[in-house]
Amino acid sequence: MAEKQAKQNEKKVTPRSEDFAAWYNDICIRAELADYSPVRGCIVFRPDGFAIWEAIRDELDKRIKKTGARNAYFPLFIPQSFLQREAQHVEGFAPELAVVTHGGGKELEEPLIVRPTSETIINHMFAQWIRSHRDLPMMLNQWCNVVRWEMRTRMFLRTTEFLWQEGHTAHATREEAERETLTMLEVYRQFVEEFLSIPLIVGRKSAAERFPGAVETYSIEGLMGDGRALQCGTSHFLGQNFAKPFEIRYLDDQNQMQFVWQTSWGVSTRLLGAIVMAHGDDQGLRLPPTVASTQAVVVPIFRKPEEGEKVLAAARGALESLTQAGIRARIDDREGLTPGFKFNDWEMRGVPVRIEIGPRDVASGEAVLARRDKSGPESKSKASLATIADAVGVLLGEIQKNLYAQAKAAMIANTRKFDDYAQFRRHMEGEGGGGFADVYWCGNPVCETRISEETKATCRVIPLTSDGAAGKCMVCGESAPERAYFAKAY
RNA sequence: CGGGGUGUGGCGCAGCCUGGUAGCGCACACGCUUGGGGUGCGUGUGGUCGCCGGUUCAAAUCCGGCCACCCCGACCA
Repeated sequence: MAEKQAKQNEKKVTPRSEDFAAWYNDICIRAELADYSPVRGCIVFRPDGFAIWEAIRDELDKRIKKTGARNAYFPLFIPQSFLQREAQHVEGFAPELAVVTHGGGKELEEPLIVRPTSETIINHMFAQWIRSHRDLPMMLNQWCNVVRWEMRTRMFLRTTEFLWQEGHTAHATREEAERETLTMLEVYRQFVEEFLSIPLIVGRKSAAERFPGAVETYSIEGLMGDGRALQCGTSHFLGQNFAKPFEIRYLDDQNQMQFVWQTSWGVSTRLLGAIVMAHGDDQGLRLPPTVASTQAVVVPIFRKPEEGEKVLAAARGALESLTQAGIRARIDDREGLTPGFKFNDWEMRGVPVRIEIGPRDVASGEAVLARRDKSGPESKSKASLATIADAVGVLLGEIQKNLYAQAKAAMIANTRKFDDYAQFRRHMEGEGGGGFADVYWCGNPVCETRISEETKATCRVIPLTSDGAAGKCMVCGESAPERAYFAKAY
């Protein structure tokens, strides 16, 4: 009995409620999204994982281009001296740089750093390309890898090397750059909420959480299944902090020399981690149909060879209909595996819809549809084989919305208002002390530090739209002009 | 860098205390069987026991040194 139990456990992942971190790792590995690599902190994106990134990239690339930015590519290596030009920027990145000291068997005259982000090299080029107000705005984006020598890494969430998209823009006026910063923030918000079905809170970062070198940092924050927050994307207003040291100047229409105003913004492969943690369950991954490389899988079920012929014919027919309708579908006709095994296998991989076709279905001209976003009897329904593609198409749309609704309900349930610091502290320390805390904060870093030191919760964002009413800081009691969201974060 | 832990077939582990030439489960290969929620049986492939040195007739096991990785903390998208 105990042996049988142990056997069962090997097939399942660590329950999410038991150990969230172990569950997360199990899912990433078992769903074959990624694997560990021989290099510490670096992961391999396996095809099922990379397909998600490709889907994100393809969609977001379109949305970015729609705003007027164009893609370019800048070098991986950056002269070390470039980083040193902007004081905050150096300070922020110095500890996590990978430095190349040798090339071609010789020591380099000046070490090269592997880009942790490309502000410096891009601005170096901007300085050469921008002469006149007619060259502005200049809006570039690049899809690339970056390296940050993090002390502690976690699959997708924090890896030594990661893939991302970084946009860099230069504008004639402060107002225009500030507008651009918020425009991109909104592009990200819509993209993550609609395409990845992850609900967000949006806002401005506190000074302590700001990007090194930025005047303001804005971010979109999601809430994961364990109640911890995850920064899913950032947009920075850089002011003239890079324009001045890199001398990015232009002549305005009054023939006056002016420094440009800039922004930068990015999302990374961390979003894969967000998808896993926002939607996954004890059965495995649950993918929003938009990013699922397989949206529907057909599982034929039969016993005798003569049944097999009919069932397989019907299954292939269904596959054909689905494919013709533009649904990314496949058939699981592997031999020697039981249907039950296949059900679990595809659930682990997060495929949104499973279509079961057996002898009974063929006889009645139907198929059983199982939707991954629900469990138990309500996950299953029947559809006519004649109109299977329509039914699946509708179902995929519902799943996309329902995953968002489920995550949104979880976020609302885990967002609480606190007026009293002692109460806030008790909540954060307590069992399941997660979620967003919506509080008044005076903006003083002293109070912020105290909160993070005593509760491990950090300021996630100060919402863009406040309810207008000022209050008293939860910690010091001084007047607080706006509310802020605090949470334990990744 | 501080604290804790682990290194034995691809993965998860036992064996170590009390030295005697390596075992179990999973996975993998083949055959039969099974198939509407992780089928069952049989046969088989696969290991310089993290590395270096010492003790001994004999070391996965005892001793010394080193290395790597994981978890918790400080840093961060």
